[in-house]
Amino acid sequence: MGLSYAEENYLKAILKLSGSPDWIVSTNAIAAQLETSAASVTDMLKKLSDKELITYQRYKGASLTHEGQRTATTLVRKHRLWEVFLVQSLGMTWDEVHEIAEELEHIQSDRLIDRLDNFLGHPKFDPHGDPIPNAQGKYTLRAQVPLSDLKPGQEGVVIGVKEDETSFLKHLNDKGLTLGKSIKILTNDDYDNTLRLLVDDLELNLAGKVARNIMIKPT
Amino acid sequence: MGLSYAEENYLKAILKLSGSPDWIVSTNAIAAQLETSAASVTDMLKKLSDKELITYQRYKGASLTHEGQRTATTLVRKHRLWEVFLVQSLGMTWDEVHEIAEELEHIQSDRLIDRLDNFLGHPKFDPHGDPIPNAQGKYTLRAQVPLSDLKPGQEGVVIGVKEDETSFLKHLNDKGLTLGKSIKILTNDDYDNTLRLLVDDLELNLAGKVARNIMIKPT
DNA sequence: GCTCAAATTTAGATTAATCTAAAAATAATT
DNA sequence: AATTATTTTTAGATTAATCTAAATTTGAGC
Repeated sequence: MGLSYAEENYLKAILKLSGSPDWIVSTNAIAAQLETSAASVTDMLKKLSDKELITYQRYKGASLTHEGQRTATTLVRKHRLWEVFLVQSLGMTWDEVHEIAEELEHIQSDRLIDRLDNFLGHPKFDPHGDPIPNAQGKYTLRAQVPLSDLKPGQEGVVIGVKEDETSFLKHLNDKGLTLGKSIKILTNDDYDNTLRLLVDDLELNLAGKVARNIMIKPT
Repeated sequence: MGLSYAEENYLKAILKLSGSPDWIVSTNAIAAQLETSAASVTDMLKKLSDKELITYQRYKGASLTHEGQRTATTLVRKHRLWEVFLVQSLGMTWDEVHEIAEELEHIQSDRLIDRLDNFLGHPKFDPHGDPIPNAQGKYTLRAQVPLSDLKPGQEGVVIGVKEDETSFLKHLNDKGLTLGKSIKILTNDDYDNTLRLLVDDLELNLAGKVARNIMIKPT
């Protein structure tokens, strides 16, 4: 029952866009997510529906079936386990692993993933702070808030980002704002949408737009 | 300059069939190697020729250009490094890693391969005993002879196999004839094409056909 | 050197994934 | 509710990789 890369990518996109389990996702939303045309999405939705991986109604939208959800979650699991491997074992930086994991997640072998999981010590979170589903598709949610929500005086640790864009991650790296860094809020101004914080005893300015995409575990 | 999986597989096949560097490989030989039709091969040879990865003359055959050779050797390097990882780090058996490495070798990232190589300690040989090209495409040849060539009384170590078929490798595993095992020849009969040897103080019978595919480093 | 068999290439189709442009359905606005 | 705007689907093409069947070239044997 091997799926093509394209089919797998569509399933992942639908999972990502389904906030709650059986959210109905629109054709256009999927097209935007995958940077493709709405017409292509329609074609693929029909195919995935035939394979009973999604339920789909013309002009209405799509949602994952149980089987589709299982498949998509497995892909997320693979993606995040590979990211852990790339960072932890190979010493790559968290801003360069996403694209490689995007390819690695399509490698077909359940046994490989089980062994990789075992080798890595069954990690619960990936280098971006996102939870890794276990072999049964269950995962723990971590208490996390956007940096932008913190008040002056509050402290915490960087545990993830919401954006996957390489350029964004690189930007953070350059600022010294890497995973695991402890931070303390100095000011968080609602008016000019700007935030000052302390990282490694250095003062740093961030735009509200950026701060909204950085996830913090308060301490 | 990203090549498709298909293009990469053709280059690898041509490299495998080119005993010496600029051997000319026939269309049919490639078709047999890749289990595809001769017509498909012709189509692809034209394309690879356009990309200057092979030199190709209608009805005559193909051989790799420098660039094609470099690309194909890189693929072999990736394949073998991944096999080392799967066996050494993940504890998989040498008979199950080939197919997975066949997928992993197509992952695009030079940096990934360099880091993997580093992580594994720059291994010179893969679990089948085949040499791993370095980043410059050079590799050491190991002194090795087919088991079938050994004379009674000779001893050696299993360092590889010539066949990549999973079923064949599984067969050897079942017999206890795994990589690194020390063996000693008892008889090697030219008439009935049968060979008796000692592995772990156990006597074992092998057909000449099988023995010809097992590589030994004499001690 | 001719003939015939084998090897190789061409011709014409097929499948998967994609595109643009046009048509149809749904939703929003007055 | 009628009209307009947005979203989604259909229609028709395109590209990559493949196939089968027919045509062509090569070269081996007489």
